[in-house]
Amino acid sequence: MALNEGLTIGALAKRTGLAVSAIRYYETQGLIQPWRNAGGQRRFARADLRRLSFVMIAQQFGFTLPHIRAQLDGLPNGRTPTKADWSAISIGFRDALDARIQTLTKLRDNLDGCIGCGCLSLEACALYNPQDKAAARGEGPRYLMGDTPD
Amino acid sequence: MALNEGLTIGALAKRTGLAVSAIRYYETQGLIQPWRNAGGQRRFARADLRRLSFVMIAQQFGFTLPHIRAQLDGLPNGRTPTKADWSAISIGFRDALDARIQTLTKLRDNLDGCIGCGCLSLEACALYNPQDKAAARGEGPRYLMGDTPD
DNA sequence: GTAATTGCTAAACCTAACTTTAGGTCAAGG
DNA sequence: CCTTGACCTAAAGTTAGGTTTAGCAATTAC
Repeated sequence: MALNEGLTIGALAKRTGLAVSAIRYYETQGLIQPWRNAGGQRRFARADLRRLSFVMIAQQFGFTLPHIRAQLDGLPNGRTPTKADWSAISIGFRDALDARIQTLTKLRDNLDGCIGCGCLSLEACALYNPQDKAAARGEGPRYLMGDTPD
Repeated sequence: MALNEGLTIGALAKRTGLAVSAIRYYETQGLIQPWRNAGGQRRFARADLRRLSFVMIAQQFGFTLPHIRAQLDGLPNGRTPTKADWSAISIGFRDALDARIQTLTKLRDNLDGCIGCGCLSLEACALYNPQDKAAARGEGPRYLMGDTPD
């Protein structure tokens, strides 16, 4: 195999642990942009290893692929990203993660107050908190114990 | 409307904020078991309000419906659950929630160590931690920066 | 008594993030 | 040269947690 000709999709899969099909899918989602060799096969830059690492970490943190793509779009185009570039976009993780931890902690503390009473009721129960719910993924209008807020 | 004949699905929907279709879906998943009136329409016990509240809270906490069902199966069958019954099964929440908070906190702390270096590399980067990854939903074999562990 | 509302079922559709399948092409080793 | 393994595309399938649609029955309101 010639050097400097890029990684094959199989090599990339082996080294990241991702499935080949997942990598192809990520390409359709704009997360990576391999070029093609003479025979039409994908070839990847070594920097794509780091790019996929970023995707994998971001997924652990609960980001969606479009969101991850948006963060990756913050990288310099043209030149290969430096460590500083990666550090810069990693800071967004830190904030999002912090917010999620806070939400869950609040939820847990409310639950602590509720375990003793067994109420699960809007009037008495701190678990009903629209703000936290919104942050925790609640979307539609949902009320606890039938206490509609009108 | 006659009393003591149970709630209609529409009433239950209005009081919980859930969509009628969601309630019917929950029935197919075994989360509630309404009876039918003479005309074949669903009728729900008032205790189902609390049951659905439990489902909604558990979902905020990230439990799947089968998992929630398993927890609900811990309630006494035959009699209407008491506050003590609800408290008892709520303790499972507390533990699961605690575990998730710990995982995220570890992840965040590791990230803090990484922001400065921008490495995202298995050798140097604390973000690679199989145990945490498993707990955080990682499933397949995925490695960071192409460092396969063999 | 009749019209409007609510409820019923079955089946199709939806999103995210992929995987699988089918049918064919490319590349590397002997 | 030719076989084998890796790769290609397009389309369909998968899972979770529902929603939507179509066509029809039961209830409720007036």
